[in-house]
Amino acid sequence: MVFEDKIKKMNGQTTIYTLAEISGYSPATVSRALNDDKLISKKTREKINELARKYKYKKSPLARNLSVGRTGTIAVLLPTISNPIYTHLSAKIIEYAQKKNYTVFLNYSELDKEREKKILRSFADISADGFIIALTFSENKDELLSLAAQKPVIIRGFIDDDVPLDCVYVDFEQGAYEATKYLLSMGHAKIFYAGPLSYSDTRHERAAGFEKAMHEAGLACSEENFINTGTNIDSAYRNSLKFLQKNKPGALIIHSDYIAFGVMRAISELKLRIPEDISIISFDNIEFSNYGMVPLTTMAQPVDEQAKLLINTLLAKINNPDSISESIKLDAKMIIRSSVCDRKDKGI
Amino acid sequence: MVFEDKIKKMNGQTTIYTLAEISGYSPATVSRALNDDKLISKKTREKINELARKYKYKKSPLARNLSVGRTGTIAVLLPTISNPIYTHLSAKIIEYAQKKNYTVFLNYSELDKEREKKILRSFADISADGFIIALTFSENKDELLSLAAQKPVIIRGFIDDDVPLDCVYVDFEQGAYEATKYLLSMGHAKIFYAGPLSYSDTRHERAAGFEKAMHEAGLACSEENFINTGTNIDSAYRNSLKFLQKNKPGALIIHSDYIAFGVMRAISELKLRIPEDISIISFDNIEFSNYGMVPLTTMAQPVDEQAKLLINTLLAKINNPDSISESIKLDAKMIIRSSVCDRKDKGI
DNA sequence: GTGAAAGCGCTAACAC
DNA sequence: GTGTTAGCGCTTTCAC
Repeated sequence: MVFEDKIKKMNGQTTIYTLAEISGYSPATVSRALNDDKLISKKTREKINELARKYKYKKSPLARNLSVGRTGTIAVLLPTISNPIYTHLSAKIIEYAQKKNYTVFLNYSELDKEREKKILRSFADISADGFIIALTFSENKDELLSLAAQKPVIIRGFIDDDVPLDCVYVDFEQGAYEATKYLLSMGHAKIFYAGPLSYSDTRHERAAGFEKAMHEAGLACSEENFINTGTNIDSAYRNSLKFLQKNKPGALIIHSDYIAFGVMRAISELKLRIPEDISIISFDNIEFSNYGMVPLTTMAQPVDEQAKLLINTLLAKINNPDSISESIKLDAKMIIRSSVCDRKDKGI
Repeated sequence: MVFEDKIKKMNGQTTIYTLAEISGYSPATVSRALNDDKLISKKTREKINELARKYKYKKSPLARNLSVGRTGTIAVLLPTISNPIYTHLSAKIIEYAQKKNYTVFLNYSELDKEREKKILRSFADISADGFIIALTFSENKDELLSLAAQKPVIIRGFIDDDVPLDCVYVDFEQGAYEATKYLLSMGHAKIFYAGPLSYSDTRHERAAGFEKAMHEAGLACSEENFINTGTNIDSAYRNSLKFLQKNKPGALIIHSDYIAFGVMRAISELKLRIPEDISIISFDNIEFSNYGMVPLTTMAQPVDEQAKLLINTLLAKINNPDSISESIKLDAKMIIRSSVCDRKDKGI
């Protein structure tokens, strides 16, 4: 259908065809003027922009998207919005995406396997240019790979050596190893690990690092050294309360600051003091970690850097889908505050 | 360009035209089969789906969006991702949207006036079907109205009586009034309000409710009764520390649980006890509010209900843009925990 | 500096 | 139950 026919059809909505008709220019020229194309004369541009205002022209992103074959959006899947570390990461991802003129869809599996699967599948039907995925359940690897076969995907976290995708991850195993060594160096020996244990296999790096350090120190580290906190503050509070009524650890290494808040409450309820009676070290360095019962000593994860790398790597992938995949490893960094005490000269 | 011509042009990408050609059916039939249209015979549907798999057909959401004139997305603008009350609200909005098969863009102004303005403007160019906006700066009302002139918008919060938009809001003035009355009923009189004061005029409802209750009780309530905490935990800590070194309030009504965490730290640093030396009551009932130094007595805002109403009202508006606007008011509800003490029989 | 025309890939009204 | 055809509203070669 040619230009003239298009005009007749215009009903209500002001489009570039309407503007073309009333200005006397062609739709192509109108399009160029509206997009500040260099080639268009200043006079023409101004005239057309003037008319656009007058006739309340609204550009159609839908039409543009189809025409140019991209949308300027990226979709993100993270584990849970309850843990502030992920909201912080979300915020930074939004921020860096914005700098590159991308907008972002945010999604959270809320640690539900089926929900994660469903979101991954729905991503295939979404008009995003690329994806950032933090997979919680390795059982959903197939959905992830099938998405990655269609669209650029960057993984946040570490999955498998045999998953050939770009990823950006923090070495939490090493972090836990260092944290445990630190507790050992402060004279602790009766150390326990507290975290969500049973629901997924993509998340036990911290526990592994803890075990490694304990073994190296020649200390026993059996099942009893692990407290299953569940995945939220409240379950962490309840489960650790139950545990601490029967056991008396000298120190705890805790999966995250978020979970640590639940554990600290259990500790205080038992009239134990932190760090005098129990020392704790956790992970993340969330904003709250300095504002709970006791300022937390914690293994900070570099949020800003992760967001930046995720966005940059993804955009590179979008612009060059055939680039070879790479893994970028980041380190956790210890922030010492007041939740660990020195036991060296007091016995254990 | 007719069907046959389209086929010749297909390069690489499998489209419904490719599928039409190799199946012998028309593109329309292919489209129907792929969308599980009732009219298509089972045999045809299966054959086409089989071919789609075989030729790795990927649907183009972009083309579909343009054709049907909608995208199934809604965009959301909230004040800040740092305060968990907004991440909680975000999560619930995502959840309800998902139930209705919508996906959501999340954005946060981070309490920056220019950033809020920019986001509002960018929303006009985004292919979302509707918007949920919590405006922080009334100075950006024009941008908001201009967006609302183009697309369905629901406001979260209360702006003006003369802004003719649908809105869902919590009556924080009434909430603050009740909270103050509660403190008064517990025998407190030396009550101060702590919150972010100076940066915006859309957020002083709580302060107003506090003032009203104080006046009604015949108590003085001047500028000195207000502590400007700034907008984050850290500034709240620093500012309230400075304030509390010179003043000795008996009770504090605090803008949010989030801010309260900063204030509590200042209080503990001054070796004051909560609630024995200072009682506090705040707003929101975030997940953390039960897990800080002291379990917070707080005015809960109904997050789930807000999200549900926002989504439902927005979808109604999308389906019927000419519906008349309405305001839905919700109430804050007091959750009594341990941060307020009874002073009645001890003097002030 | 501007115009003509093709094309992005899908949907939907109408016809048979 | 299936095909024809005309859009959706923009961008972008290729001419002139």
